[in-house]
Amino acid sequence: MSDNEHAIERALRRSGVRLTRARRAVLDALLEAERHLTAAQVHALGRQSCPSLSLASVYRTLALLQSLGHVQLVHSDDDCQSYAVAPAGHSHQLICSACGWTYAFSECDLSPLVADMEARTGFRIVEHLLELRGLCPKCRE
Amino acid sequence: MSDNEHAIERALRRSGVRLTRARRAVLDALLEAERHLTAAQVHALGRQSCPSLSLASVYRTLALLQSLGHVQLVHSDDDCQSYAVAPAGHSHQLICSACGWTYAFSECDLSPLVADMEARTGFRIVEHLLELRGLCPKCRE
DNA sequence: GTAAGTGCAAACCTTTTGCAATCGG
DNA sequence: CCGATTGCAAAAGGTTTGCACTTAC
Repeated sequence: MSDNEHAIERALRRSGVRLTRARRAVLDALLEAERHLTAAQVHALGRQSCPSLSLASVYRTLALLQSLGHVQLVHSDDDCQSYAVAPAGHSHQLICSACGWTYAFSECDLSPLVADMEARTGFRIVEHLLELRGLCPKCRE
Repeated sequence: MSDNEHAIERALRRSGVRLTRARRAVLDALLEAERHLTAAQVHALGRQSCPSLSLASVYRTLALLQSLGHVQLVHSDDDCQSYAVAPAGHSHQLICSACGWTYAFSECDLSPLVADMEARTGFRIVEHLLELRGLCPKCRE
């Protein structure tokens, strides 16, 4: 994890983003939790390493990380208020419905499906959103 | 479209749901728009056929239709506040990024992808969320 | 006729914003 | 040191809820 952390921090530096205590706290919360978290949960966890952390900074940092592609929204049928770490570039999430564990992946060959839908609808498909849900190894027991 | 409308209305009756003026207005707005709509947009459109329609009823009806599987949330990177009609059972949306036109489909063979992810992560994958975005025939011009 | 559903207004929650104080490079 | 960032508190959305009235069946 700490490799991952450094990778993102390095990327942030490269983007000319200041690494403040608040931003590190938000990033660490997401990296250490290894699951999707709401802003409130990030706030609670982040305060452990940065007691003065405000909810406003959590939102500002989440928006920043999302705009730089380091964090993604996690969707569900009702609520879409959770965030999870994402690798650089196109990626998707594999989520444990039981414990929330969230794993990002990039491999997703939808070409046959996309080609079929394009042929049948006349659409030009440009992007896709994909999320897989199930039970992680621990929760299967 | 009016076939579709009847199908959903019949399904509602079968579920023992009362077909009120407000509910019909919400359903018609979504069916006629053929695109994803926010609650506020449904409200505005719905008032054309039911002037007294309140936003509260729009929310209540959307929740009802969603719980019965006739309506789905449409997700995007930032906002997830739009709704669209969905066919009975498992389905996904194909969305035009330009005009919002939304088309629901059910065919999605992700078995190879799912099998691969299960093998590599130990997860037992139970469900998935998929959305395709691009340009519809009209907007491609 | 009666229970389910509606409209209204108030309550709620989450997210955003203005601003003076603080901090990172 | 200087501008970017923060915390706070207030504002702004969007959504939900309590309640008396209305409506579908």
